[in-house]
Amino acid sequence: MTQLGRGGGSAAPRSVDVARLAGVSQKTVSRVFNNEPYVSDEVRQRVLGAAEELGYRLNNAARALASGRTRTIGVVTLGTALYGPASLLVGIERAARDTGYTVRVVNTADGAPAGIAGAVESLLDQGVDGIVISEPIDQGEVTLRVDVPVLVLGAPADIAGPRAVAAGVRSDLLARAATEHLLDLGHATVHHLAGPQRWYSARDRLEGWRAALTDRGAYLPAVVEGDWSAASGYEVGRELAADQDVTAVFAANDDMAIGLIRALLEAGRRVPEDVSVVGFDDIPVAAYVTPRLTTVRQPFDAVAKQGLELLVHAIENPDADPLPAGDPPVDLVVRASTAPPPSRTTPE
Amino acid sequence: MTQLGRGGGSAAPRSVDVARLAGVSQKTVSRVFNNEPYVSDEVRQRVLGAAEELGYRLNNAARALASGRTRTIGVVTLGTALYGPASLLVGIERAARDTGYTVRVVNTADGAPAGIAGAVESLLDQGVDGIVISEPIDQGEVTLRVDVPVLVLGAPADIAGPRAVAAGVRSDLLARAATEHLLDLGHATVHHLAGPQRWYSARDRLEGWRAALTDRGAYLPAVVEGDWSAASGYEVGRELAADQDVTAVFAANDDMAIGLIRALLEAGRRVPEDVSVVGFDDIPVAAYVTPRLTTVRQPFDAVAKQGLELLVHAIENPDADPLPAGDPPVDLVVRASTAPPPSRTTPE
DNA sequence: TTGAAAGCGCTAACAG
DNA sequence: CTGTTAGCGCTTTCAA
Repeated sequence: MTQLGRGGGSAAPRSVDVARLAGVSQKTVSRVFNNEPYVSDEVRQRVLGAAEELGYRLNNAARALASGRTRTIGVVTLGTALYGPASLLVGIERAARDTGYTVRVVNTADGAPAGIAGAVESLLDQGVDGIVISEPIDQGEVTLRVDVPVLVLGAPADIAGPRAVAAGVRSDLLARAATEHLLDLGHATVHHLAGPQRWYSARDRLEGWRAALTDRGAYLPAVVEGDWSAASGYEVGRELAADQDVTAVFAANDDMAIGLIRALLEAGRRVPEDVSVVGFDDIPVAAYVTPRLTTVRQPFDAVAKQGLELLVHAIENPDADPLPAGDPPVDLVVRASTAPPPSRTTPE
Repeated sequence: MTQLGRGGGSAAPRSVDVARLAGVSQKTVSRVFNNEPYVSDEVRQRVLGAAEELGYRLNNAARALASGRTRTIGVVTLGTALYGPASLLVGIERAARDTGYTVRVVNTADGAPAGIAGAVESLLDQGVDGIVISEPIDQGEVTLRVDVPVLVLGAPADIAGPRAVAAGVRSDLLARAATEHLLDLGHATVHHLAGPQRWYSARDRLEGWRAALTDRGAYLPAVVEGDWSAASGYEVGRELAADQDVTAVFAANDDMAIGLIRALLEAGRRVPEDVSVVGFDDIPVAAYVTPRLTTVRQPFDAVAKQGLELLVHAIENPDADPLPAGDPPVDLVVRASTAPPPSRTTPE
């Protein structure tokens, strides 16, 4: 008498089964599972009980098909274990979950526009209600044909066409604070070990550094550029190490700062006695390397949380204007890699 | 002439629209988009052209509903930016994409069984064809009610019930290599700064260390335990630093090793002249901290790739036996944090 | 407060 | 090689 579905084995209970067992209509089951009003408590309990008994689980594919919504957010991020992107991803997932969304992830090899476009396409193919692009390279901008809201983290929103919102990391503010810390210590100027300038966030940091220097009327040294890795910080840092005029360096991230410090030490220049170094991010080991690294902490969680609020708002209120993004707090962590410049360490 | 769907605004073309334009049946469109055989090249081109012209995009919710498959893999991972889990996640996503799957991610606060169970439930709710559990805490095992294959990375498969496969990180082999390196250098024994023992992968490393010591008949010192963080390595490392008998330490990850080294230096013990330290992971900054860290590299990409092969095999061949997992290569990276013990540095 | 009917856009099975 | 016919399990009208 067992009437199996034509599929054969699968016996996953559906909402009609629950309805039958609870003695209500299928629509009522749907109401209960969507927390819709106008269901008496008694009926609600009956339905929940029946669902429990059958081990019922709502079929999301069917729901998405019928409703046109997936309650899924797609995230495009860098395919690396770099602390920044990884932290943002964690923050995004948490924030999404808190607002009732789940997260689909696609990595790009290098954050370049073509790869991002491909990743976005694949997300759109899968079906997502919104997209987060985390820390993209924004040069050679591709305008994406997207019909869902897009949140760009770490770049201006205009990279991604209409319905785009941006959450401010405001790296420039943090970079400025880092630079000013060095200036306040008495350094005549501050050199900058920059991130790859194809990245908006790298340019943003550079801008903050430049602004701090300009405001104080300090000399603006040539910029050297790494690729975020400690290895590049080391390579590029050798130039800096060879230049005896360098007494203070602001590195665009902690990894490069660590590589730079190694280059300095190997060149016989002490940190911070001869050269001060400030990093960027406050990676977990920053407090324990030698010397303990002064750095600015990026508020990844706050940024992710706020960004997701904007995105979800845009998803759920298609016509409303995007919410304005607030400025995140500046958190300079002073440790042992910064000190006054050598000339001032021995006052007469 | 514009015939809008009754939805109002949404005008997303469906496969029937493509079919109409191409002058074929809707099923043929379906065939083309599924790369099924038995479609003439001419028709295929016509369909593709029509799809392109309309900007057609296959609706995955409908596909999933009709086929019962999502081509999505759910990943449960730790909600941290720790290098290990983050690297695995990247590797998993890449491997999944290479095999035509996409990835849904849920983070757990701490990898504890209850959180994992919840994450798995939510993945199952969303609909996934398979699940990857990355680096779980496996104590107080929960057996999950799962009807899809589960891949457990960094723990034995039996944590997750039936249809579970495991990919071997074989931390024990790597831990053994790290320990033997120290022994080979002439250290009488090697201390171990372990990871939290609720983690299988931490216990696995401990086993490898213990086995190496036992095989050589070396004295087995008491184990100290951190929580993977550099901060804990520092805290716990102070005990080790105070003990003059300690000449060699194997730390269960690089972050703890870095914290430990700081504790040693602050206690006036030089690394590696007085104490040798080996880490685990080969995080990107390991080569640049002071002293440059000797460590064993974890083959995250290889593990993820192999694990996903097993998982996809299990998904697509429900009845076949799980493939056996091979042993990953051991890659010891000797740098500057290890040296012979003090007594031997000045041979008479 | 509840129910009935009608699809959402696709794939599966079976014909041709 | 191509088409026809049924659903997949929900949500959405609309009616009661």
